[in-house]
Amino acid sequence: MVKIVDIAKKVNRSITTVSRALNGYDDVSPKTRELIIATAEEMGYTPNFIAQLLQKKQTKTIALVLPTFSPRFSDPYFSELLAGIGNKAAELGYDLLVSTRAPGDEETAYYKKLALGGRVDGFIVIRTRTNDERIRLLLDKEFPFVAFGRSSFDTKHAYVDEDGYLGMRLIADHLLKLKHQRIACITSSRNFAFTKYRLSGLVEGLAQGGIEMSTSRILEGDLTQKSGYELGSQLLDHEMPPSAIIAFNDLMAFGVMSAAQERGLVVGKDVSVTGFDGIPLGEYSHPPLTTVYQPIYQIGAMTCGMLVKIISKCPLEKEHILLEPTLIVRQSTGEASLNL
Amino acid sequence: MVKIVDIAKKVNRSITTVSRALNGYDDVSPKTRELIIATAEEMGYTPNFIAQLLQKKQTKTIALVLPTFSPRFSDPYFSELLAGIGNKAAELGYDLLVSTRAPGDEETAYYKKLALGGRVDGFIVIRTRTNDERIRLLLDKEFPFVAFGRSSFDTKHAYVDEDGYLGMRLIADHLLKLKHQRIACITSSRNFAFTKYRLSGLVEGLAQGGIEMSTSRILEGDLTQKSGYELGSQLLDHEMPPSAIIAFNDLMAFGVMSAAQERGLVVGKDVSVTGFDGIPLGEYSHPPLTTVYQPIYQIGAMTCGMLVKIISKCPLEKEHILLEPTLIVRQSTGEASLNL
DNA sequence: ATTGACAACCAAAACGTTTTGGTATAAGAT
DNA sequence: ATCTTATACCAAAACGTTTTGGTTGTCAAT
Repeated sequence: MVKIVDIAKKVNRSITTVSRALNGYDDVSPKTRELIIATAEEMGYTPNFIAQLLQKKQTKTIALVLPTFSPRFSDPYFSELLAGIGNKAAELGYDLLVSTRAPGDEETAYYKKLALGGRVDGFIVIRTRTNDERIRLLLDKEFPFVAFGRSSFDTKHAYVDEDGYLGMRLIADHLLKLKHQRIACITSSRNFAFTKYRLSGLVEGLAQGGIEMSTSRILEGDLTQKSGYELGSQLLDHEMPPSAIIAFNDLMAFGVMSAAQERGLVVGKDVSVTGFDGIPLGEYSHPPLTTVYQPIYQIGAMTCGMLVKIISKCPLEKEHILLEPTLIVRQSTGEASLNL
Repeated sequence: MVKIVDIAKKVNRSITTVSRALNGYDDVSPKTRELIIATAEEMGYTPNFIAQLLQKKQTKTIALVLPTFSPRFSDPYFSELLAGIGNKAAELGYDLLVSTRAPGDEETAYYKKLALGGRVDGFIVIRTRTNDERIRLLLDKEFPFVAFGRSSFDTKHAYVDEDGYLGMRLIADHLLKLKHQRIACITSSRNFAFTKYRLSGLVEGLAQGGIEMSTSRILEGDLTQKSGYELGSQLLDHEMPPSAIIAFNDLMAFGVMSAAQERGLVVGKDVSVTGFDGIPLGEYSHPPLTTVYQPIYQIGAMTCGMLVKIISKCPLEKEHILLEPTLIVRQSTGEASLNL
């Protein structure tokens, strides 16, 4: 591997001059600069990244640790988010370090290792928990990060979040307008901060229409299609099955649709199903899915952009961003059927 | 940030001794070691990763550059693969650097920067192209990598690949057994090496049953659900629509199913649809999807494991791994209907 | 002739770690 | 008393870059 000193020898200049020529300082004569640049090119010089980092004390790298409960995860939501973060990072000259850790001690240890070891310049924390140890740690060490999601410390840190409360109110209004009475839902784990917002939006929204969901109609899923299928089956096999099932994400909604269709029900007629997130798959599912759209790709990009500003100590226009979601009505919802 | 020299001062030992104590060398007395470890703990010492790297000349990092044609991608296939690679990497003490680059000059430049800049120890190259510049570059620089997929240079590098030829033969046999005659397919781009294998398996498999696909029944998609929907619509609106449509991945198959169902066709009865890859979504789709299963998660893990062996100069048991896929028959395929 | 300003260059330090090639001391063998 | 061996320790070099704080030489202004 060719290094600066090799170039320096070849052009008979000092290491300093070569470095400064390559980095565009103006205390190098044009001739020398040209010569150095040409020689570097010719010798196939690429700066040693690690050595640069050690000197500059920054890594130009952002960490994203996916909190996965099962090692396998196959959620389009993540690839969409990852693409948003990754592309923005690339655009800003940052690299992205991606890893997975199940919530727990190992996760915290990993955050510590990356942060204190100077491995990365900042974190993007996703799937925030109400009392989030990752956030506590990062706040404590005063390490740059942006959260996608709120937390109990959220006055103290930058975040981007969807307005899940509003999103679910939109769903509730929509179903009320369609005259649904027996409504069930499949929630996500209470560990996730967003569950709280979505659930309260849903409950309050339905209450506006005079509808109260019995706890037997509130089941907790794990955001996978499989869990939507299983819990959906359970709800539909009830003696008084719901006329509408609200899933807390799209993947579970697909599972519910599948369960309904297996029972010969026409989704959107016999039973209405709603999702949440608005992943592209829902556009061409059968029937296309009524859902609450969040611009996941943009959220990723935005979060990353904010983080880079924080890292480079640029002031943020806005520390806390709460995005208004929009309801996308497709064919998976329809008027409450009377025969059920 | 506390560093070795701080500990050294506190315990009145040299930097060398502290370093060696922490790294488990045996030329440190037990008492001193204990003292040093305790002090390090107490002072909250975390080794500076960058400085370690510079010294050790390795990064313990693997690069994965996703070749995305559109910036957004929402494919469960990728998250599954990423999980496999990421978890294996974590297990082996490696970090994963993930980025996206559209195939082209920027992509090659990025590979060069990472490799020659000593940024990573090796690459996982996915979605191989027949004449793959990335592979050519890495071979040329003798930089460690493992490909997921074959290439025209594949005798010279380690790879893991599915046997796409066999996979498609399984599909062909299955459809022939169901007496399908009018068969269409939606392929992936010819740029991808795997397209070639899948296509020839399909064509030869059908030929065995005396069936030749007319070129008008071979359409090229882009692996998205949308493209499956659009091309599927096109095929189904033909005056002599096919009784079976073979999609080159699951996502496109979902799109095709959606298009069929929109036309009032019952998938698995009026028209058969097959996918390829076996992503979890297909298990709970409606109807569940007949597909060729590839253990994507395991492939990711395996690829990563091989790469780490190459990096650490361990001999590989096997340089070239070709995985036998299995056919998963579900309800999206059935006997050819006679009325069409 | 001296001064000041400027252009072009560079030696050495710094970043924080690991590794190399030692030294000093004490205990045991001769 | 001398030699060997083992134990416990350490100074300095190394990794490859950037930055600091200069120096030298030239030219124009005084």
